[in-house]
Amino acid sequence: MSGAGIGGLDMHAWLVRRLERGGHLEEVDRHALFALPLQRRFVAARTDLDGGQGLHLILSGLACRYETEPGGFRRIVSLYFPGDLCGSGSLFSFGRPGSVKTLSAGEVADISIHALHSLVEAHRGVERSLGWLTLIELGIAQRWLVNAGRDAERQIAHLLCEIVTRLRATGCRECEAFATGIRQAVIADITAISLVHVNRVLHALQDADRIRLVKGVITIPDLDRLAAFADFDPGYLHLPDQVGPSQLELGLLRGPSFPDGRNSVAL
Amino acid sequence: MSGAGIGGLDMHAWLVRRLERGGHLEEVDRHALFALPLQRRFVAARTDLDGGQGLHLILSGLACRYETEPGGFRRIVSLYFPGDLCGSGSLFSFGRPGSVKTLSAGEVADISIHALHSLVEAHRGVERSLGWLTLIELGIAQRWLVNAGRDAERQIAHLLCEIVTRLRATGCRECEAFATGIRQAVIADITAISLVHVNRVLHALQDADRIRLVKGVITIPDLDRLAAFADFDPGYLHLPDQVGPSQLELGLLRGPSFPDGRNSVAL
DNA sequence: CGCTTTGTTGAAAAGAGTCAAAGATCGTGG
DNA sequence: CCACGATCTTTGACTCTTTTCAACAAAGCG
Repeated sequence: MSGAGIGGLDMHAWLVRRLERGGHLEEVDRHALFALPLQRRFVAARTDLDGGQGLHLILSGLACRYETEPGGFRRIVSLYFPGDLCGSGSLFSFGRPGSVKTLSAGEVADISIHALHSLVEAHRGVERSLGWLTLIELGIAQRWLVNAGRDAERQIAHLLCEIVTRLRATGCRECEAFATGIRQAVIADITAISLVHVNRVLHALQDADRIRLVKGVITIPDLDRLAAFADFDPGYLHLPDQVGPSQLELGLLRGPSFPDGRNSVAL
Repeated sequence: MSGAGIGGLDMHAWLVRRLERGGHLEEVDRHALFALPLQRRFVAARTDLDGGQGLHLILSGLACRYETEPGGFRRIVSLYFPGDLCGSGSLFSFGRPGSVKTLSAGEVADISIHALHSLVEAHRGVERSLGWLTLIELGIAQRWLVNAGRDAERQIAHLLCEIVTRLRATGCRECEAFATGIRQAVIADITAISLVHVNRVLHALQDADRIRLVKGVITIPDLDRLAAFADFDPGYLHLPDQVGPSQLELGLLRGPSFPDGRNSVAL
């Protein structure tokens, strides 16, 4: 039961692969990363991840950073997919505002702030890579800002493109994301469009044959077409080379098995 | 003739002060920063700053990062005040999307990517501080995302609070920002609210006695009251301790003098 | 098999965008 | 010193997207 939602790689390898995209990891850095203590655990949907101060590596499932408004509304400001690092982000003296919670059941690997500090102190390349991840998250946030100025249909279409693209890069099947973590309410909380209208817009997108909507599960028959409609250009995500079908066929996609043997959702 | 829009400090001191907020600068780091070659220059309003690849330290005036949409609209995703660093952000292999341009005339100090790389290589504390600046910019972007979900009146009020607060932290008089860099069109491009509606909302805010609007210049009679209305909490800006009246009286606020002797706008 | 969560619909109201045009302001050059 | 042109601001009238309110249907889970 490897429970590897992220492709059969063990979690350290996944961590290395994530940070390596910064392009600056030395062999010693990689070794140190493999030696980093990771606390693996299962988490239910809608659970706050941020009890402590460390970072969390998402192994399977979906998480988000959100803030709760005075009115009680939840505003999601970041999405985290398998392979992403999230947390209070405190390499510095202050934590980040908001909280991190799961959107679906899944697995995470916790990195203690302690271990992280030692690692970073000894390995500059790792610190640099972490900074690079922050820069990417900034790029995404700013892309969302740009997006926020457009009509609901394009905005939601763009979001769907991003989700599918990031999901593909993890090696997971896209449909399952929509089946589990991405409720319409989540789309509403990200885009600040009312839930009712999200629903209507999704149906409009379906009527235009841009997405398919079956029992609440969204599928995208032609990503390029949707991307063209939404002006989606994946450059800002800085993903590694597309995961080819080869990887998709390698049985990478099994969902996590829960300790009790119950087999849960894939994403 | 110092032309110090940012408080009589020379530009190196200003740079150090900025990075120091990360809290990790050693004495050697500071020395290295003072030795960093800074190319000071005057820039007109509406000028692209990003010819090269380096960073720019704003000395006076206002700048922004923006992206141009397919439709031709400009969406501003970041504001830069005196003392802020901006640029392509490339400590890494890729640049940031979008461009940086000035919103008002002012002065900047250019840091070549070359000098920056050497500096950062030799001084970890500096690199860390830069990462910290990125994290702050991320926090601001995400705050803007949260903000984007609220009604226009609160959204604009919140933006005004942020502008005044950041401006005060630079030691500049707030009103002058509104007089020069912050056109209503800028507010529109940040908030994605139509220019016409921005105008109406500003008048509504004035009618509610939350701001004052004289000849297109916005003043805020009571920041606390406006902040309460907008749910503005400056924590996310991570500003240093408030600039006291003492600093405001020290003649810090003279605007830059242009080479031709013409005295330009203060901010 | 009842309960909770999610998805779907309709009708009415409000907020915001668009279009079009007229005042203001400011820098500039004559 | 004044006039001109470019940039900004302000207004009115109209349209339309999006929200809100209020139910109801479906699906998943214990």
